[in-house]
Amino acid sequence: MSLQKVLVSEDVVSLAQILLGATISTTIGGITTAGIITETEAYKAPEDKGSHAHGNKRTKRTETLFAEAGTSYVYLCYGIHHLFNIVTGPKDVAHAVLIRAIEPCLGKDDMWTRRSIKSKGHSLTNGPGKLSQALGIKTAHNGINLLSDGSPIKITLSERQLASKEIIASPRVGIAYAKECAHWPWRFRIKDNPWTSLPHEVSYES
DNA sequence: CGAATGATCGGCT
DNA sequence: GCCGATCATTCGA
Repeated sequence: MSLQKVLVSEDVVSLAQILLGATISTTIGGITTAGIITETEAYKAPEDKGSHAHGNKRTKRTETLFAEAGTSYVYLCYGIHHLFNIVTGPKDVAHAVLIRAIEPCLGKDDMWTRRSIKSKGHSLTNGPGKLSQALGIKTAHNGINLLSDGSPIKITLSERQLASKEIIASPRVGIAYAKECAHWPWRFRIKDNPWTSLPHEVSYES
């Protein structure tokens, strides 16, 4: 099963779960770093108001979201953070999966150098802005084809899909304006993995 | 500890 | 002008 065929699915919510456990590697500035994807979030335009392309709004920025599956969508947030998404679905369907956290597995020292912060531990890559900086992803990488040979960023699916009980779904945040869409449990992460951005267990004890 | 705040850019209204 | 799919630091108790 090729990555291309997986990503072209219109079921972006399932895709977000399939991508958990996949490997992302980058070779940027002569440095190669890689990590396992531990947390993702699905954005399903046009009905998803949390997506930039909700209502199929096409602008210069969102144009990338309408590209073919396997295209990268790098978006600058708060003027500082580069958020890395994988465009999925057929062409002209603006689905995307936001990578929210990874577990570093190659070039960890280089990641710390890129991050250049004092704190340590899991704060290396347990957030969307953090992992992009650690991997060296910038807006210059917007719109590139992740499936091509020469791509500086590559995705490799894990050999075995995670069992559903190893995946935790939770509501998305930061999109309060999206009203009804805000509570859709489209954020997924690997259970018991410390390299995720949320508290490990959000079990609501009644 | 938790809460508040500054950083800083591009696209939208 | 303003706001955002954020983060690191500072401030206060």
